[in-house]
Amino acid sequence: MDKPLTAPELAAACVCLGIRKTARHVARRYDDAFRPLGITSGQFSILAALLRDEPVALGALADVLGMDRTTLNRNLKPLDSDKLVATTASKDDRRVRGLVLTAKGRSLLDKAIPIWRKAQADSYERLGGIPWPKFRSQLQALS
Amino acid sequence: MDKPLTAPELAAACVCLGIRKTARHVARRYDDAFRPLGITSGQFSILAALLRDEPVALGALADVLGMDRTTLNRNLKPLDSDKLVATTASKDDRRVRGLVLTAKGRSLLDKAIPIWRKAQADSYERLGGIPWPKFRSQLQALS
DNA sequence: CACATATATGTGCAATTACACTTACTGTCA
DNA sequence: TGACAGTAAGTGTAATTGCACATATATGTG
Repeated sequence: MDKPLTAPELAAACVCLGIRKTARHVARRYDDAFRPLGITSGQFSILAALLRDEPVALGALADVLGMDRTTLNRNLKPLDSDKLVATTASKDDRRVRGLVLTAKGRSLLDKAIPIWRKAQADSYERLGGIPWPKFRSQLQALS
Repeated sequence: MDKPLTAPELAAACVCLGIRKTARHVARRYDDAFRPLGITSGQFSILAALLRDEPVALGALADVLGMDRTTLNRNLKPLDSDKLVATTASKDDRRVRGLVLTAKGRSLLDKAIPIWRKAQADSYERLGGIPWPKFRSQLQALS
């Protein structure tokens, strides 16, 4: 009642492996789709999260993306080098790093969104009968 | 009918972000659990997949773990340095790198499995009413 | 056997991930 | 005002991820 001792049983049972494995596969599909634009799926997520008028603080952005604050800091580097995002100093609190899309970033995002829609349609199709909102709530339960 | 233009809508709709975000959270929980043993969740998955008598080829192992072959190659480095896994040359085909657990690796895995069971129980609890096999099949559909 | 093709793996590069530690600033309370 | 806790962010180090490219070996065909 408590003994999945063989490697295949262990691999099949492991929630962590199962979800990470799928995440790798899905990320690769989105990466492939965005490659012509020179961005990755992770970079798309960052740019998309900045699609608003007000600057977004680094910490708040990390929460939205569910990633460590320091991870986001590194991930911003290439986007900053490519002038897709910019940092604005906040007047109220000089500690916070306010992030905004540049015009170039906004323009790239406009090109990326149709590609994203195609990838999304592919994902929905793979999910078959399971509606995404339902599946998403199951994912959130694990988070 | 086709316009989730705001950042929150986009973030909520994105399958890639949703699954990666959850994968990050889950991996962090398993990483925390394994930390006293000095291994990560990814390293545990590799060790667990080697829990068999015959050597496993690097490529075959990469397929099981759903990761790139070259990623696995790098991930083996710390395990090899710590003498948890070893490489055996295959006689039939000198190209293949046969991977096996060392006695030390096996011993560590024996200590890790009870910890893994606890983390698994926590995951199952989070999933609530959704049985893991069902959720797993949904994940596989996305892969 | 020679050569083309396929297979199994390794390396260069760059991005992604995050813990531990550090720095800079804010707000509060004596 | 001055000390001190709390908050926002950056850095050191190390592992994870994978594409493009290179190397080594095996296999099949003429």
